[in-house]
Amino acid sequence: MPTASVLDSLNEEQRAAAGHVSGPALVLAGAGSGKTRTVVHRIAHLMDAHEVYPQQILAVTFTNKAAQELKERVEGLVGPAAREVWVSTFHAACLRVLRTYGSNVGLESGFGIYDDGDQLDVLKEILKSVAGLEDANPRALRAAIDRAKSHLWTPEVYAERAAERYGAVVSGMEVEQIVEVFARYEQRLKQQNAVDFNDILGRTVELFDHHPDVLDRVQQRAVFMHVDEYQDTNAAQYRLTRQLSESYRNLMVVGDPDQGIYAFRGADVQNILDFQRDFEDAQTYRLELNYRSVPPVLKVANAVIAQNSDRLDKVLKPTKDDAEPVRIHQAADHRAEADFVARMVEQELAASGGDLNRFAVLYRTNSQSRVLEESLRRAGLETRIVGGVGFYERREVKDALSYARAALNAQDDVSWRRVINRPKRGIGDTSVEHLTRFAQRHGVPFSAAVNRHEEVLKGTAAGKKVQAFAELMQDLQEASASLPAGKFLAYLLDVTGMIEALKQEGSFEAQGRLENLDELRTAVEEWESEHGGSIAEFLDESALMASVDDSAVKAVNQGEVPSDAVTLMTLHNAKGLEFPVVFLVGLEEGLLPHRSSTGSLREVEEERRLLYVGLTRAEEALYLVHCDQRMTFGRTEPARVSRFVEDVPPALLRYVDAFGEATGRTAGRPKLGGLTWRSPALSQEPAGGTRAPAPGGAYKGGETVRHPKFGEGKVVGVSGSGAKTELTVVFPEVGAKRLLVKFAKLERVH
DNA sequence: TCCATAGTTCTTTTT
DNA sequence: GAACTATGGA
Repeated sequence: MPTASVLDSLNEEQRAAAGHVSGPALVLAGAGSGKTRTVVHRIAHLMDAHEVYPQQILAVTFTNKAAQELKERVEGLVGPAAREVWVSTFHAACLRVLRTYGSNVGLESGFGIYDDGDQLDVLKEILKSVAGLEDANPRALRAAIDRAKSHLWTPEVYAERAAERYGAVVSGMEVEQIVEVFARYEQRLKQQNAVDFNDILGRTVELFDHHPDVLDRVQQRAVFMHVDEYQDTNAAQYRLTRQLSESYRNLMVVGDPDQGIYAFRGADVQNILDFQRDFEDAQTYRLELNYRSVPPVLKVANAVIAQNSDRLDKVLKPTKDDAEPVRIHQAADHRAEADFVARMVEQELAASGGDLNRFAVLYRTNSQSRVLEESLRRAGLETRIVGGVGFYERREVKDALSYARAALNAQDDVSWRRVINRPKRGIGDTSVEHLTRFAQRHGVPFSAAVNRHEEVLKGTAAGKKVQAFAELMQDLQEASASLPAGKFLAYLLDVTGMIEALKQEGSFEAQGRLENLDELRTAVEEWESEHGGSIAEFLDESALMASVDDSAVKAVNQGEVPSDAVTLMTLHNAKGLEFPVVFLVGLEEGLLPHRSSTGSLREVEEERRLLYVGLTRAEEALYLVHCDQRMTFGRTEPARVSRFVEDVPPALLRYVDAFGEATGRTAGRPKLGGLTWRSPALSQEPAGGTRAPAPGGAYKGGETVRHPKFGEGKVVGVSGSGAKTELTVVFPEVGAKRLLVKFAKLERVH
């Protein structure tokens, strides 16, 4: 007797997976195959047809954004009951467990979370006192320690494993020394009642290992468990998954081995490949029908990923109608590349309308975003940058939150030392050094040394100032306990003198910082009115949030980031998202694959998967761009098209010129010269002076020209030659424009 | 103690 | 090119 089911709207593949009820299941879901849709419907189906309580369902994702989306979609299907489903990232879920049960593993209430910057501070402090490592690179150490901890290795285990895996020297440092620093680092964090990101997972594993009663309680919330992006789980996440699912075994993992892009932080694609070994009775479901991208895009994506040797055979099958081929453009340099993107956005907009939210520009490294942003803005196109230097990493914001952390945790040396002289209050490095040494000698926190400044500084001039600081902190400690989050932050900004100091400074930059603090205050207030909660809870949430458009930060950006904008982000950030029109830029050797990831086949294949992720974001149109030369570290160097592009059958790509017109050239080894145009900034100094002489009648800087649309303007730069001569012209109305003489119908004005 | 300046290092990617 | 660090003078 068939009745209407929530599964009716799914295709056959999806329905099979979503209809899975008990026991372990592996869902191999290709890009754009409706993975989230399947999970959402599965949850709804459990509640609907099998009377599973929402409180028994756990779904773990990798990003806050993915969690948010999943939550909303489940609610859309089953209504308010969905709010009882536990949807969370691994980190947020574990943090919640630790806040409740952390005392079982030596975490005192109010423990702090150290981000990358805090980690570096701790390491720098340690390096001062370890002989032979005075000038070791703290970043390299952090990388080594992070890697170890993502495998759940203690310093002792690391000593063994590192020796056998990498030999006696890692990144130019003796393994023995790394182990020494690692051990001290762990000790410091413990003393400071703080955890780093890896600890959030690692301590939870430890807690579950040693406290079966706690594990049992949490398992009750995970009777039906889902893990998204399972191919990106590291050892800690793998262990957590096993622990939480071991009693009920209703575990559904979803993922795509071809989209594993986090090996660098310990993720192991083997986890998903081994799922059937781990759970012999696992059902496997495959989703291969792609609903996202037009066939030309899928053909390129399939061709790229097929080059990987270490993978399951899988092809994305199109469901959409055929469309324009994937376009590829060779630009002279990063500025020309950015201008090309801006121009294509304008053209697409003119041709088919729609808004800027349809467009995304994806790149390998954050540093590529600057030029792209400039060009788009110059063309009058709004941009939205996802990720990058986060709001919470800006100095003034970090200072303000450090005050809050210091007030909440007297053992947090990193925060105390950070704020003691912010704003400048006459407590210099020497005094801080004295206080630090006193604290070390007596085995007490830095804050204790501050409170006992009379013993340390013996009534010197600095002593008076430290006295005032001690009183300030005392005051803040009390305020943090009595004031709600928003009021506390406002109070803090006031009494610490942060606002006052910036007002005094009066510079343009200080103005910006003031605005940021104001935004922070708004964010805290809005967060408080939405979720309620203390400043401590706000700190937790903001600590786990890197990306600019996650919930608590959204408020911050509402005034600033337009709702209609081109999205700019790294390829890593793009995973799970989709856009009608996608630009992949910087497809060059050294960038993709990145120069630091070409050492082994494993690394190169991960880079290829990264490209695959980027390609499969596009719904309707896809542009690939690479440059002849690229600036790195402020130096311009020749660049070659990525090997990944050369592997694509030329017939699948259509080369276009700077204006999007087909060049007739097919992909493959480009002829040098004549095909690209040059940006003025670089052509001022042609390499080797080989530039062809300008033909007679060429434009010169300083001349006035008339453009049919922009009116009269002044030539400020000339570059390229022959048919590719390009001018930079400043127009009074629209500002600087770059124009190809061949296309722009210019007239000389005398 | 603070500030200006010159030098240096740096870029993968993120919860 | 930018952000961070060391340095020397006020």
